[in-house]
Amino acid sequence: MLNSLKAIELLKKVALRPTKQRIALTKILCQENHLHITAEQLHSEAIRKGYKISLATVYNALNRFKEAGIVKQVLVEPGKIYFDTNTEPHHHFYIEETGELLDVSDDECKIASLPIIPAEYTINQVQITIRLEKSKDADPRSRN
Amino acid sequence: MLNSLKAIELLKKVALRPTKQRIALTKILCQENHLHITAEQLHSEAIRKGYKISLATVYNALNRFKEAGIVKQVLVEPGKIYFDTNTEPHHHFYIEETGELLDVSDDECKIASLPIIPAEYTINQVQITIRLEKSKDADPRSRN
DNA sequence: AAAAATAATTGAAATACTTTCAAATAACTC
DNA sequence: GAGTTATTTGAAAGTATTTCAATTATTTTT
Repeated sequence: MLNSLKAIELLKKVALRPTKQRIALTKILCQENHLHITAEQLHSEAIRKGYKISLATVYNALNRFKEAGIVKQVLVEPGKIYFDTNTEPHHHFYIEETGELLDVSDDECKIASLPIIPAEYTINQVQITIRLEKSKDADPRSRN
Repeated sequence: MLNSLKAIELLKKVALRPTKQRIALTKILCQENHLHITAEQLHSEAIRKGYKISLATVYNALNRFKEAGIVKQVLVEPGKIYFDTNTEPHHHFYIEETGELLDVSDDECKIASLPIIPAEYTINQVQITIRLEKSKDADPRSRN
């Protein structure tokens, strides 16, 4: 969890005006649990905590945060944008049944060989998404 | 390129009624290998070719095709669903500047180590997206 | 510490994409 | 070919996100 001073420091470091709203969002985003969140979820969470902030501002702020590199977008579900506060190179498990998104560290998921990159292009990011589903018969107790 | 008879055969094989509209879409989707297309793009292409078909039908058909396993969804751009006619395991280059999506064969991109899968889950799909950007100074001719 | 300049916030409206609806039509079954 | 079932359709609704113009807040200049 970040206090307000640390949040202001972080925002100034990336050249964003540390407004009340951005400070509030930064504090929520940097508490350890909320690693993957949508704009609506972040807005609800802010309101729940007593901050006065509009949904439009949450969208605006998240887009600035993304440009500044303090959050990343994750696209795993059609028509929904998840924001990830983990900006280190890493990957994801995605559980379709529940919509859950779990981090996989870079170390746990190594690539042996990359393809030849088209001329004049460089790699920006390599994203691995491992889509999971409940095993059909993994647990004997669930059999009939 | 598929002729109508082949398209009907394919649709019947996956237990979908071979309607005029589905046959038309199947022919367009299978005209080249490895096609990446949105519903709107597919609709425009169908209209351009003279088929009479509504956008709603294109959406409905693509969702049935997806369920039947003859196309796959690719999520690389917020708020947009690409459909991929390559249903073999493979990966993608995504060029953000142009929105271009290129196939990477499974052989070209090997994973050395996978993380431990959470209990009671099995892997459904492993998707690797390599996001590319124009090199800053790859080509000497573009220097000043 | 005002004043001036700049940027952010806001609710509302607009946009973009996709799904759903109920009626009409088309495709299958016997 | 009559009856059953699935599909198509335009329109409306739904969902997620962006944009708008006015207000308010923050930073810079004086």
